[in-house]
Amino acid sequence: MPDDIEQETRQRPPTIRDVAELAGVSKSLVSLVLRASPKVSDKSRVAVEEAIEELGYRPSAMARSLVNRHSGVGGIITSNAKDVFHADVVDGVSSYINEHAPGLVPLILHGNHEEEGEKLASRRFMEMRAEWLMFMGSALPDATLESLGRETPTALIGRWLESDSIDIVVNDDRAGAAMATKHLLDLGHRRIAHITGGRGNGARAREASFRRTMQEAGCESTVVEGTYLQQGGAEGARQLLGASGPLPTAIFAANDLAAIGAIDVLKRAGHRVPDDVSVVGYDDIPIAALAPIDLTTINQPARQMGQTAARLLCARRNNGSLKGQRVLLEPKLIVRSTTRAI
Amino acid sequence: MPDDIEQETRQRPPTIRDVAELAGVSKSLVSLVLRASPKVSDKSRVAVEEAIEELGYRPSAMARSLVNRHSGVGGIITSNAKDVFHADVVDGVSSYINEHAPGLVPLILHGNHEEEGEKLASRRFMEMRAEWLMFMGSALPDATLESLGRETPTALIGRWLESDSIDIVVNDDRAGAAMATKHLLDLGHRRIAHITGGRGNGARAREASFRRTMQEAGCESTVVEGTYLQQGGAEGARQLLGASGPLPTAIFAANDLAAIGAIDVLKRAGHRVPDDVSVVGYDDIPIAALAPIDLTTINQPARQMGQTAARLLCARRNNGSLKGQRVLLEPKLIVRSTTRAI
DNA sequence: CTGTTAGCGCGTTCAT
DNA sequence: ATGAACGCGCTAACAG
Repeated sequence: MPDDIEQETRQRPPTIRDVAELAGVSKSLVSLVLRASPKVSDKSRVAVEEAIEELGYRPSAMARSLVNRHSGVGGIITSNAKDVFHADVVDGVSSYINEHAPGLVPLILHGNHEEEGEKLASRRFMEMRAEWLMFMGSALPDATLESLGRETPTALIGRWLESDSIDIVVNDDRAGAAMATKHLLDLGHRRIAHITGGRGNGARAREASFRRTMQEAGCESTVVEGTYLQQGGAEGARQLLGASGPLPTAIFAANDLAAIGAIDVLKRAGHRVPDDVSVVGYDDIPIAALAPIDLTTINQPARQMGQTAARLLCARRNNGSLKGQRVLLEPKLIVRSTTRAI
Repeated sequence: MPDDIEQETRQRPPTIRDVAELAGVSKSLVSLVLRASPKVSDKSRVAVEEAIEELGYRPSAMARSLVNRHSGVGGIITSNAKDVFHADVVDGVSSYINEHAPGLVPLILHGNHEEEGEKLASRRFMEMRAEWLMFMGSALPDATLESLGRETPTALIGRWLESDSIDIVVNDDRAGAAMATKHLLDLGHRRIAHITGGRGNGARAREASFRRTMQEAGCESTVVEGTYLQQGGAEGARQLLGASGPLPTAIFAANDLAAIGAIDVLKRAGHRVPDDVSVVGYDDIPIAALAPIDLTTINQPARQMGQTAARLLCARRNNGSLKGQRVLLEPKLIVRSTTRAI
């Protein structure tokens, strides 16, 4: 029965011994061929290569790592798989690794936006003996991240943390939020509201910087709670619409998604943007540049952040240093058409 | 020097022997405790647990897999990390696995949109002895995917392939494209253009179905090349604007991103959507529903596709079957405000 | 210079 | 509750 035969084709994968036997040599010799050793005769090499081809042999990464004493994998943990920003950061990580540590495998595990998910992911990576951990944002408590940092080189992207056991790569949220706020102030706005990013990474820093900048300008701050999601921005806008007193003339939303959600609600309520209300976002995600949105925002250098984190981690892996570094990258104001002078 | 001491805290990770020694028992006993065996005295159990805690011991997944003869990992390969649709599919995969195969680790590797990257990713997963491979779209040639399917259970999502060695989960691109085209025809449009998705997965099927539906309605098809990206849609729209003869009254873009790019170009050129031109997309990505976009489109059940693929793969893993199945999921027309009757 | 033997790394399992 | 053997590929030492 052909079915049975086929079944057998997917038996246990062939081992180095099978190859050695078929090629009529010892397994040591096969190993030498695999690692392209120059001290193998052409005849043996060909015999081994043919055997490998015929059996469809693949070396076992597990067995190899066990003896090499290094896994050759790095662990990337995302707190929010759907965040386009994270995808860009990962891109930066890959590009750096491809160029500077091509043997390393940058594996990704999703934390599914929950503390429990990230904890599980980090445990799995530690059990795989990942050579480093990289968190794309994180819902984990500071202490957990720190203790991970004491076990293995760890980097945290997009969230600030007072610790010298891990590498931190963030954009300067304070500077960015100040830029956004000053932009609105410069345009003549005085009644400016901020929709926060809730417990999102960097959200509190953005809020604090907004308050401070407003205070320095002698303006009162209106702040409503939101999240880093569209719904959060929409909810924040609804709070502003529902409040007594006049609507603010400008809104600084904690990120682009929230800004888009807020604009949506404002428009549905009959307010024009930017004619009635100016709106600034944060992140400069790809869709922010699209004509129907064309959002004024703060650009975070996502790819560069990924490359930087990868560089720090690779450096620590090479020199065995435990000290984490903190890198603050400068965001940029991108003026588009959702803000105007009054 | 405190630095030296700290350095040493990150020495080689402790092994099961270290634990056994510290607890004053054999490593076999430690193994039993780890796997919660009932036949361990409380005294020993506590001693072992304390030793584990003190040393910060983590079992080695590699060593365990080597003897268990299964890796406990599944390999997910994405062709395009930035595709939000893929993120939803992965979400579906995770949710299925969490519920039905909680021991399995769904690792992700990005193919970086290139054949070479996917090939490398699949090789790495095979060397890790991943128990299955799941491709989120793919730039790999049919033959390569098929031969992978003969090595290990493999699923392909979002791309059709004539092969019974792998599982295929796609939305019905033909049905979806026909829905989109018929929607425009029903609205009274006759001069309808299609912007293709280039070599993107399913793009040719959408194009073919568009042509056929138009033909059946006795209309001539206008087709311009694009891609699945905003730039591709923009480029397609520019081709339409630059062509001699009247502009079509409706455009069916190969996916939402392309539709958004096309709308962008149309608006910048002074055309209103949907007043002058109706536009339909495909995919129903999250931003399509936002007020400033509010795109009429075809919904692909992304999460469901992920769950289905995970289910097929887990089933094959359990019963050892080699036969791949093909599942065609039904897309839905979502009417929003970028289309109107003429 | 080419190829082999023996033993290692880490956790599991089985007979004792 | 334990020692020995095992799984798979690598490597040091050794032999032809």
